[in-house]
Amino acid sequence: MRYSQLLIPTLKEVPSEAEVVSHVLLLRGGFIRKLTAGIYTYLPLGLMAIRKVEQIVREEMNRAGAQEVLMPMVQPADLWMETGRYKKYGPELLRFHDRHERESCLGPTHEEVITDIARKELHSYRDLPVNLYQIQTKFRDEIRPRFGLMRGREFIMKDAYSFDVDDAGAEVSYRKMYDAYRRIFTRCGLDFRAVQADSGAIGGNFSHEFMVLAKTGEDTIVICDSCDFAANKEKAAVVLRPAAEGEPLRVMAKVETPGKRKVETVCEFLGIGPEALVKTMVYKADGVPVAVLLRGDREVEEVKLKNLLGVADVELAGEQEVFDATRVPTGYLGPVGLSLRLVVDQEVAAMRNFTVGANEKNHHLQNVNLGRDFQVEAVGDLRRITVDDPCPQCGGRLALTEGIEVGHVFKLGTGYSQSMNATFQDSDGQGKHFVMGCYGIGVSRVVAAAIEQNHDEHGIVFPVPLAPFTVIVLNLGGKDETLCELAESLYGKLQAAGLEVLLDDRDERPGLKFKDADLLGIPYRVTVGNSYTKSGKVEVRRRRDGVVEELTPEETVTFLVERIGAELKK
RNA sequence: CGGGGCAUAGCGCAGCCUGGUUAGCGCGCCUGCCUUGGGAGCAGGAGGUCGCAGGUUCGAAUCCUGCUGCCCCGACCA
Repeated sequence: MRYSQLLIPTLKEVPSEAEVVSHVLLLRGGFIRKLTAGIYTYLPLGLMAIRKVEQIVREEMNRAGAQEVLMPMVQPADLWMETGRYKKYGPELLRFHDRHERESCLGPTHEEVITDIARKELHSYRDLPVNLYQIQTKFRDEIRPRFGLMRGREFIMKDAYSFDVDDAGAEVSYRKMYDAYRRIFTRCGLDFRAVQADSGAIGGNFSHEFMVLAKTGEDTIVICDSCDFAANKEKAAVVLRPAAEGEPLRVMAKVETPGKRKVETVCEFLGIGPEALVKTMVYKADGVPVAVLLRGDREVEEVKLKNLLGVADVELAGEQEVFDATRVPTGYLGPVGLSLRLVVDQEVAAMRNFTVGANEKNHHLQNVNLGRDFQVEAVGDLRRITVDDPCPQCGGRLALTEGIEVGHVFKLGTGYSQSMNATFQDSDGQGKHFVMGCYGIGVSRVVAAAIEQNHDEHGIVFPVPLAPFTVIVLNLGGKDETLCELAESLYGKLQAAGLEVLLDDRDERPGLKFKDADLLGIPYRVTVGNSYTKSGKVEVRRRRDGVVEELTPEETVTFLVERIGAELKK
């Protein structure tokens, strides 16, 4: 295509609204424009990049045996009431009424709709397994949309849903998707990790997130440097190290700690380390207060707490809520004599003679011991993993790193098929619930993630498979007819050779064309200028590393076809 | 939802504290000349409900009140 005929409104200056590099470069390169918070228009170049990702996703999904469909974005509330999610989903679900006052919502995800299709259209075990997917705009009214395409309210997602006769089948479907995802992100040219993720109530090891490694990632992942263990931080199991044996149980004693409420100040006042203190935190588990015990220097991993308690949501209680539930001011809470549900981290269960709040203002208890001085409802792994913990798989050293979640595969089980009564007739004549899986890819986020991972001070450095164009031909000929004709013929020949070429035919000075070409991140640049007049060769430059080849026009075509072909095959 | 910040030309900003003619600057845009290998130069020009609504005042971009929008941080440690 011709630059002069494309809308590519590049910006010289950094728009004030943008913070992260992908957002800045997408705006500066004229790929996107914001309409309102978290909602963007994809301009021609932005859409081309999106389409590249979509095409790779489509090819790999089809190859894995999935079938493409397209479901409605507007969905009736009734369906969501069947699964109970109309209430549970919260304010992220955008609800509205149509002219007939029917309650509706914009689809943030499509389990309900697809399960409805399944129960209506899939009747026999002979119809299974089935995997249906779509690439579609989703709407989620995020608490805080940010970072451009990274966390938008409206975004493009590929979502797939598998239906199987039983768990074994579902696990095969899951594995197929897992493998397809690996191929997709590899083909996109991304540096990514598949990490274990929280699988909530379903349990088992059937939830993986695909994380693009980048500092701006909103997730933290844990990677082992000596085995293949990789997990989302919220999922990573903490290995309980054996407690030091032998310390005799001492007599519990109340001490005065006037005005000392924080772990730090209590420890300082008592002359102990935070690892000798146990803090008591009150959470609201689906609204019900629950006390959680944790070593003084540890942090709660809320996802683990949620799973241990078997609730949908946990939230730290406020000071007033804590007082209402316990009649104790925050800072002096403790497990002894507390009348709340009580769960403890496994580490605490192994401790002896620790210090806790006395449930009385300005007092703490020392030499407290679980079992002797108080009882608990449950013990489990509740704390956030740290780099000092060993790898749960091999005991090796762990590293924490940031990642951008671009994909998630998840075994759903029969939760949706049961609540929506979606069954098929099995070979034994019995009606059974579908065993489901769901698989998502943030298509628009992939573009942002790719840029987070591939850029330099001049602009984007697109991986070849995602680049809107793989070659840009700069016509620096000005009024020189020979050069203009050469640029035109090269443009034609490269296109005829099957490459996606952008011809910068604008009546602009060379400097500006170079700057724009760099900013747009097109992998290969061909410069037709006065060096050709001198030597009969044009300059072919690779965006990624600036490596330059001086080639004749004929050589240029074969060189680029070969290079780009090789990079697409990877 | 809590905290902080911002809102003046397409973009980036100044002016506001200390109210006073016609609201500025850079980039971009238009016209012409000139130039053509890293965001050129010269000349001329267009473009503004100063976010919205009230209020104070002889007079408001500027002071006050309310609202809206956007951005950032947080919504996990008692």
